[in-house]
Amino acid sequence: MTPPLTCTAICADCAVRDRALCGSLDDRELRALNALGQRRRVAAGQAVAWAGDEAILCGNILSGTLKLVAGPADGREQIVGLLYPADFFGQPFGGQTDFTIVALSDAELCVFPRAGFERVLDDHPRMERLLLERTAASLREARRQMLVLARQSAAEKVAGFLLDMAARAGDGGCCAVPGGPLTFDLPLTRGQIADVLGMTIETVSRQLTRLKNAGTIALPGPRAVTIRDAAALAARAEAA
Amino acid sequence: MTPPLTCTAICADCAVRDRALCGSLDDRELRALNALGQRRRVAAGQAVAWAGDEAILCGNILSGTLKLVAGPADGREQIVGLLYPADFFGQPFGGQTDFTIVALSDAELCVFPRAGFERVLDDHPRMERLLLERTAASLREARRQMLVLARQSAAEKVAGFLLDMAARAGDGGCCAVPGGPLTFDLPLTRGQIADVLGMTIETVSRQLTRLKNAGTIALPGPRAVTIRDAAALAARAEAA
DNA sequence: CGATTTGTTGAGCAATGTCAACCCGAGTGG
DNA sequence: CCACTCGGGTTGACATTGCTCAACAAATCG
Repeated sequence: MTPPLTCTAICADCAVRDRALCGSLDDRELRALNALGQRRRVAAGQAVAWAGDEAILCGNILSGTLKLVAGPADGREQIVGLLYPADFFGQPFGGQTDFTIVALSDAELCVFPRAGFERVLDDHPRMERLLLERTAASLREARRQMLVLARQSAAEKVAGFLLDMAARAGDGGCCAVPGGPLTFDLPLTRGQIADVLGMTIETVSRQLTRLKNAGTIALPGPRAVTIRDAAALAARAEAA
Repeated sequence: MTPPLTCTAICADCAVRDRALCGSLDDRELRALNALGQRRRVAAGQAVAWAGDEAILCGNILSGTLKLVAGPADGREQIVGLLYPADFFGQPFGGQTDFTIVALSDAELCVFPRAGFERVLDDHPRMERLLLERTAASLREARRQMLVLARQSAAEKVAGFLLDMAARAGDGGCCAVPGGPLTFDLPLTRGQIADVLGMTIETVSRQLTRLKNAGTIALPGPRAVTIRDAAALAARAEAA
């Protein structure tokens, strides 16, 4: 067949082709990437990169959920970011990896050696532009989260978190009636939610129970959540 | 005189010429910027940009200190970043300003209209690369701060903050004996420190008093701090 | 069916926020 | 020159939130 077909073989069946960084590349650019990219599966709990190690890889998430974790010496850990399909990870032009990346579920990645990826960026300003915009968006999000971590009460944090997760699940689209009850599975355990929100497992659990008792949500299973009253949830997310 | 001289007139006496984004530009690039740039003075307390407004300006800090503040409806506010001389602010390719920028002291800026600055970036990939690296560094810093805000105790936060400020002041270089006592002025009031660290004025004040009573620091004036025992301070910054 | 992980619930406590009083220094105006 | 005010800072008493420790329930997995 024609070269483009061969070259885009990996990307052809890419689940996130239109949403990932690569999405807005033309065929020529895609070809450059394709020569470098490699599929990789990681099991839940497996680390993709370790904080402090030389940053030699970067890439896109194809499926699954991963966490970016800032962990000091002792047991305490803080999840400083979550990676979903179509998200980019790694640090082009960075030296050492800053945060350990661990798969929360089985996941599939499209990885590139950093050096090669940097050369692609050198040659493809549009791609670098997209990366800049994504980085800026991540920065925005991180700063928003600083406000949440530092100033919100446990109730606000949990309510806000559920709304975020609902919005994300809603994208995948199974809300019967807009405004009506929406059910979805959390990709995180209680402990991981606690690590994201800067609280303890127990407090997360208690807040969820409170919301359940108030009729705002239902908890059909350990991982499943039903939003019964999105307005009430939003009110809780803002309340002082 | 020759064109370059005229064109670099603004930059010629720029206090942060070598450290700012522009620092690594060649004459031609500098010329492009110079045509756009404009000096601007802001008084302490004055806002430079408002969250939610269209982002029409960006630029460099020449002197002074500014805060990036995430403020929800009620009184609570969180400083999500500080801007020092040579730092870049603004959001090329962004839509709305995300965080209000307020001068903490009288400050001097070098501002560019966003649209024009974006065109400069279009034409000068090296500059865009630098901006990308700076944005990535800011992201790194914001995520580090998430760990601080979410997981550190009041004592750790204050000790760590003092070390950060000392390092910054040390750059400006007045430490007699390395490891010996270092005295400097905080650019922030207690209230602003509290806003950075996600605590209250009272708690900041109490922690400072504790450190003073322990002989770890001295407080010669309301704004002045002397680090008497950097090792002890570092220990506090890490301790559980 | 045990073992292990995850989640829930309760009781007590410690850290930190809240409220309030007070101090100090810098302006300001009489 | 002095009294006043105002913003910033300190300190104390008290309330509250959320963490710690502990027990138990539920789900998952071999």
